[in-house]
This record gives sequence, C-alpha cells and structure tokens, in this order.
Amino acid sequence: MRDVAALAGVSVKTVSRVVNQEPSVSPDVAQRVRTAVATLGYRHHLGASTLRRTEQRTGTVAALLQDLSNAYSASVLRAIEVAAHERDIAVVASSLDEDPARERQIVEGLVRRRVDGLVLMPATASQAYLQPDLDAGLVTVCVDRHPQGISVDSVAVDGARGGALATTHLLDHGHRRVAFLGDDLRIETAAARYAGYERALAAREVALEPGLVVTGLRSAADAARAVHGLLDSTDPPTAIFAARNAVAEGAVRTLRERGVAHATALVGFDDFALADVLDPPLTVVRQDVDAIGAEVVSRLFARLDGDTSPPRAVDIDLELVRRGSGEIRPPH
Amino acid sequence: MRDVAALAGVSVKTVSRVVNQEPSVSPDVAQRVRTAVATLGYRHHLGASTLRRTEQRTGTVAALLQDLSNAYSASVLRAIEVAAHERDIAVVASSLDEDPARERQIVEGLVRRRVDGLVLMPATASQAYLQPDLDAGLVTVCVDRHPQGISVDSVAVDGARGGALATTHLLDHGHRRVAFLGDDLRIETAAARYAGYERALAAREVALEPGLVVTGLRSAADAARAVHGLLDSTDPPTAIFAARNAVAEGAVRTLRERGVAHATALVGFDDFALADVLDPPLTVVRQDVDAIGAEVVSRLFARLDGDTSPPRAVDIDLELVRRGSGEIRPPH
DNA sequence: TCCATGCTTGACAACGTTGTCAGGGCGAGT
DNA sequence: ACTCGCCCTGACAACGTTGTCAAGCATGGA
Repeated sequence: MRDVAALAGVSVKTVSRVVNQEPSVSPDVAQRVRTAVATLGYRHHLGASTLRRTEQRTGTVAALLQDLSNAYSASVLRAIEVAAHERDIAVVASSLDEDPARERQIVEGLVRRRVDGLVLMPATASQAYLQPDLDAGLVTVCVDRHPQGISVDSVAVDGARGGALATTHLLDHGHRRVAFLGDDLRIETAAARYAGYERALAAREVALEPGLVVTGLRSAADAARAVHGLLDSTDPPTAIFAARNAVAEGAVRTLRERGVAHATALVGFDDFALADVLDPPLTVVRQDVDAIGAEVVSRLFARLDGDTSPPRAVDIDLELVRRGSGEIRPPH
Repeated sequence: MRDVAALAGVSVKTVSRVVNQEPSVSPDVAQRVRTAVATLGYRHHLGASTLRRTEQRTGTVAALLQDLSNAYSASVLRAIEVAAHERDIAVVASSLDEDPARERQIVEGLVRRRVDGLVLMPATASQAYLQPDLDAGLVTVCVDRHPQGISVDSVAVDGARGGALATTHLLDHGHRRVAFLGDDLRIETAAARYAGYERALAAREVALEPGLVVTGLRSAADAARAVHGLLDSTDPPTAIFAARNAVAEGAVRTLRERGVAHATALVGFDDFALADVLDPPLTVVRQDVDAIGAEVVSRLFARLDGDTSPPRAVDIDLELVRRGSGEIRPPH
C-alpha cells in the first residue's frame, strides 16, 4: 500500500480511500491510484483491514455439519455458500462426524479466526461452551437439531412426527411387526424418530418388540448387517422403518440381495436421487432440504444484519412420499 | 491480551509466549497466565497473529469445486477437510458452477483473505490470471482438470480413456448405434470423454453419427429430455454412454419410464450410491474419488511444507464396473 | 570473589490497514 | 477584500499480535 501511494504520489490514507470506494476522492487522483494498484499488482489485505476497522467483521462464516459427503449436509452447505457469495462472504466448512470433542476443537479454531457466524449441526449434548462467544457477538444458527444450553435460532424438522408418519403408514398397510433401524439414540434426531415410532405403535395399540429395534447404525454396511440379522431371526419383521438415509441404502441393498425386496415393506427417512427408480421405488419421509437451507440462510444473515428479536425454533414440514416400497402388504 | 498480562502480572510478550507454547517460560508464570486466560475468557486473535508473524500463514486453504452438492465435489472437499483438520487448517469451500467469472471473483476474495492454498477445479479456459498470486507464494493444485496457462500440480483421470473404455465395452457387446450424452464440450472433462468415444468408434470402424451425440447436458432433467428425443427418433440408439453422473441419472429414469431399461444398454461415468441395486444394475466407469482426494491432499500439503519439485500431473486410474446395464445386447 | 553463561522476562517497534482530526485550497456570500 | 464553509488530502495513532534486542538474575567454574 505504501508502494502504491508512492507511485501514485499520494498518501496511504488516500489509497485506502480509493480501495474502499469512499466518495470523497477526486476522480483524477482515484484514477491515478487505480493505475498504480494495477501496475504493482497490489492486493488489499482483508486481515489487516478488519483488524483496524471498528466493526470487526471478517466476512467469513462457518458451517459445521455432520458429514459433508452426505447429501443432506452438502445441501445445507450449498445453500449457505450461494447466499454468502452474494455478500462476498467466505464459508468455512467442516464435518463433525458426531464427535463432540471435534466440534469443540473446530469451534475453538473458528473463534480464533473470528468468523462472524456459525451454522452448527450440533454433535455435543450441550452447546453451553459457546456462551462466552455468543456474548462476544458470534452469530449462531443450529440446524437439524435444537440448541441445548444456549438460546439461538434453529431450523429443523419434527423428527417424531416423521417417525410417526412412517410407522403409521406401515401399520395402516396391515403390518404388526415393524422394525426400527436407526442411529445411536443419544443423537437427538435419532431419538426423535424413534419416539415417533413408539408413539405410532402405542396409538395403534401394537406392542413394542425390543427385538425389532436396532440402533447405533451409522453406515450402510451397519444397516446391511442389521437387516440380515432381522431376516434370519425366528420371527422376522414384515416391514422396516429405516430412519436414516445411509440405513435405508443398506436396507434396500440387503432386501434385494435376499430376494425379499417385494415382500418386505420399507420406508426410509430422507429422500435421495434415484429413490424413485429403485425396484420397488422407495417410499420415504422427505425433509425439504432446500427449505431448510433457505431458512438457515435467512436466519443467519438476518442476525448478521442486526436482528435482535428473540431466537426462533423453526420447524420445516415433512412429507411422506409414497412410491411403492412402503405400500407392500404383509404376507397372507 | 493486555488485560491477561495485567491480571497475571506479566508483560504482553510473556502472554504471547505462553499462548504460543514457547519453551522459555517458567512453569509457575505459565500457569499464572493460563489461569488469567481462563478467567478472562481471552481468545487468541489469529488474524493479528498472522499479520505480525514473519511467515505469513493464515492456516486457511480453499476448495473451489464445481458443485458442492454433487457427490464428486463433496468427496474431494471431504478429503481436504479431514487432512486439513489434522493440521488445524480451516477450509473455505465454494461452488463455481462452470462460471469463469465466478471463479475469478471468488479467487480474488480468497487472495484478499490471504489463504495459503487453493484446490481448484477450473471453470476458466486459462488460469493465467493466477500467475501473480502464484509468484507471491499461493500454493495451487488443480483437480479433475489440468491447469491451462499456469504450471501447477494437478490430479485428474484420463477422461478419454474412460470414454473409450465405456464405448468399446458397448461395441464389444454388439452395439453399432451408441449414443453419447454429455456436457458442453468446452468443458475439458466433457471433451475428453467425447474424444474417447470418437476414438473407440474409429478403432472399431463404426461411423460416428452426429444424431446420436447430444451435448450441453447439465442436469438429470436435461438428460431425460435428450433420451426421450433419441428414443423418439426414427432410428434410436441401442446403447447409451452417459458421460456424467447427473446425465446417467436422467437416462436411468427415462429408460425405466419408457419401459426399455432392459432393452437399451447404458454405461454411466462416475459411480454413485445404489447404482448396484438399480434394475438393471448400472454399469459405470468409476473414478476412484478417494484416491483423487488423497492425492490432492498429498500434493497440497507437500507444497505447503515447502516441496519445490517441478509440478506434477497425476492421473488416477479408471475402472469399468460391469453390473448389468452395460452388458445388455442389441435386439436380434 | 568475580565473571561468563544460560535462562527468563520485558520494552519497543512493526505487520497492513483505517479512524480521527487538522490543514490547505477554493468558491460563494457580504 | 474578507470570512465562512465545503471538499479533498495527509499525518498520526491504533487495532492485537510477535520479532528483536537487551537486561536481570541465578548458577557454576576459575
């Protein structure tokens, strides 16, 4: 900047004014500065700029999601990134992999970097550790799960309603032996979907059978093993509720391998590409990921723009998409 | 930091030493400082730190990929992110959407932020605009496409070989009317796959028929329209090479809708989840995305660690995965 | 006892930028 | 001609941190 100033024959402050497009610079001086900037290849240093500025904004937000290679996390990231780009804001992305220690470690790194905002899909049981940073002005929006121990905006779906929707649908098609396959119940979303499953069984007065509940499933391979186990049991289920997309993937594959894809009902949670062209097409409870992303972005930027209204917990609608696999009836 | 120093009864420099874990601080002073840091909730300011440091590293790298919601881009991002986390490096992620102007704009923003490294899936025809920043020490690795106008590391697959692999496979199964469905040929990867298609036809002395080539397809919906068009033509293809995963998705859906999924051979490019349980299972040319990600990460961090060997262009192997759809034979 | 050595600590300036404030020039109004 | 006010510009300090250098102190050897 000093060099630019020297070449243009002005002070560094004037260069600063031109770079920041402040109005009070005469056109010919501004032009001289711009020429000097171009010939020297000068690059404005955003870090130094934010350090000095009164309003300490880095123009960076972070997205802490569970797994960036999962379509759901990726969609949320995409929504944030598109909106951020319009405002010249950079997006730092991280996967948490359901690891609370990792969440805290990554958040710490981001706070050190003074990101302006955080979109968080929490892996921790409580986010109270964030309180000092929230007080210091860190804008935070939770997604997919509700905040615990702090009071911030959140955008999620009603997982219990989704679980009930899927389970009731299977019960309505005559099933009495409906299996639940999901992730670790310590994870809020898994617990909610399971609660919906239980609630639906209770509403129809169908006894909950512990042998039909398998949790802690994270990958498609985990799910495949679980389905094999259920099918090999003495009294296998006639229907399966796969409460995660990776679990649904494993279930689809296993039912097909075992040749019972048309004999066992299956409802997945979370839609994915080509679910409609599987054989049979997969019935799912769909979360509107675009709506979730849009709402997250809207809350995040509203807060960054100074919205100080009380935190909101927004629930995005769920929808049962009937495609075939969930409408299979039980034997005889 | 000043407050911490005052509370601990030491100078700011000593606080700095403790924060940076420099060895020459007596244990009791260090403890006093750490206590003060904790009680005041002090957060080290990485921006100010890098501003002052001699080695101007921000501990941030950027991934500029085509579409973060696409499984391929997402996998590359994931690989970078995992490796970066181990080194306390943050990853900024952006989608370019094949838009050259967007690429330049985003790169400019990142340079202003002084990122240490760039992983770039170029959308521009030439990346010569990066030269001044490369000279200034910006580490860059291209992925999926080779750099043009600059000399940097790159990691890609041999798209022409992939196109030839797919096309030859279809020809070997007796097809003579093989359609090519792909993206705009100005995109390097699309052009390479098409070149492979042409080369394979020529090698078998099958005439190239322009009516069987549809390009500029970006989405599954685009591909669906194209397949409908081909099937409605007077002399439809007996086999289709879908040279992108979104295109394969549209082709699968359309062939199924039209009831010819078992009568028309189909080979896709790029594997995806559940391709093995489609009906028929989808034959694809698979890129080893994990290997690509690993290689990108390895090149990037080697350069950041000071490797100054000549730039390398690494080609990752392609593999034809035979699953059924590509082995369908032409009628009679 | 004295000095050299090593260890710990602090004062100061500097990184690249912008907020603050003051000064110079010029046009308009009296 | 003089003053007032506006417009443009620059000098200086400061943002939060660390590199440099020098000084204080204890230790150990002569």
